Amino acid sequence: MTTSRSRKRPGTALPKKDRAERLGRMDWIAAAREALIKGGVHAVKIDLIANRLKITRGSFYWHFKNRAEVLAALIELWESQNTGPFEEIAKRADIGAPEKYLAMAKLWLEEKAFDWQFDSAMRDWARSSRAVARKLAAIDDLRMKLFEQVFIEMGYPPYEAGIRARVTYYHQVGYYTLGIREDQRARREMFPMYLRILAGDAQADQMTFD
Amino acid sequence: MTTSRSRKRPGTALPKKDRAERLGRMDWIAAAREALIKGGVHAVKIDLIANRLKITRGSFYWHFKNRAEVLAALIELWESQNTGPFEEIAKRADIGAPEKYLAMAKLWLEEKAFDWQFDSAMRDWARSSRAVARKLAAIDDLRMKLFEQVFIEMGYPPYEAGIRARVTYYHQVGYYTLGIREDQRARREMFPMYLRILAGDAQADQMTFD
DNA sequence: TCAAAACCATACAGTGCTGTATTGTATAGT
DNA sequence: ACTATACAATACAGCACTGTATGGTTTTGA
Repeated sequence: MTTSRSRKRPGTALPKKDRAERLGRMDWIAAAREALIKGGVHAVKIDLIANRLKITRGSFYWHFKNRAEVLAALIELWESQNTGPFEEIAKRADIGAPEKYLAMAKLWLEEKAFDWQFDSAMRDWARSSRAVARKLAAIDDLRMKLFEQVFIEMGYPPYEAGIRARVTYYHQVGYYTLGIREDQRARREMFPMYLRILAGDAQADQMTFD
Repeated sequence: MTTSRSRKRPGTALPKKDRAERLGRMDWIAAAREALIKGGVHAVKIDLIANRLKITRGSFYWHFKNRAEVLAALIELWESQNTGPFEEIAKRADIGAPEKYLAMAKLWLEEKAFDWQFDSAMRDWARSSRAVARKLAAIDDLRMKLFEQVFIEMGYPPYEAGIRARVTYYHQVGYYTLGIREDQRARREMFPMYLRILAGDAQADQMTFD
């Protein structure tokens, strides 16, 4: 070993990656989201994500200052995605309360506008981060208030409305937490019965299914 | 620095720890449980726990082969603690179905025999461990079947009984997941209303509170 | 009382992950 | 063609944590 000078120096390597394959900040955020959903915050490790993206950490530190920055980006992403749909339904003036409830419940049933896995991952995260916990609590509170309002519009006395809102919301969060993945057909079949129990028979009768 | 020979050798230190302060395997498991509850599996780090116990990792590796062994012990502990209470109530022959339901709901309300924080921590863990997820799913299933049976005993048709059991269970899991800590007084006040919604008015009327 | 068993402290080797520094390559705009 | 910009690769320093080796201390009990 003649004082081996042949050590590779930084940058001396692989040309590679023509335009199309290069990544943007969003690719990293998306991959981080995957990781978060799959294994919790602690699984959001930049070198593992880099491996997954088949790229090195050099790229990451170009797009982000540090790990904390992606995590912040994830929170932002979640807030902007999973808050709106409920509010929009609650605001509608063209339909009655039972229909609103139905529409909100369908957000869950259909899982299109609402990404429950992301939601669950945030809940997970909240267990170890005060900041996230606070944001989450605020949003849960908001969503429950929306349901409460709908129950009030249905004619339930305020106290009962509050509790029905809780039952509805807790129930759905629990469902996601358990991570039950039953087939869509079975779920749709059970759906009306859930509505009868959660919203009451009289109200459920006024909901029109498609 | 005269070739400083004064390097401490292993074992050359602190007498300390008279009987009472020495720890057993159980102390480690208990501390690990705390850590698990507070920050998830990834927070179960033996040197942090050691610091907390004001002892060194030497002790740990005396009691356990490695980290995996405490984790296994935690699973075992949880299984032996949080499974039984529900089954015992369900088996009772001296009370009717509504009373059984009440008793089971009270397990949750009073949080004595049932340690929900431990339960939630396991759910958390399950997200990153297939093995834990399986055990958890099995236990959730079991508990829901117990509720289903109670609803059947109440006279509900099997299909509705199944769904009511789900609503009850999901609801409670959701409640814990949200980590809501309202004062006991408010909870007790709302309790009857919850029962009316979850078990139905007719059944709730047959429950006697103390 | 003295030897074995139980328990604890320290050092050390090793690994996984973060963050920084530095240099290379591809593309757009001039 | 030249340069700025955007991106990527490599190396390196450093910390947090695991696991092992080893030698010490305390307790038990024959």
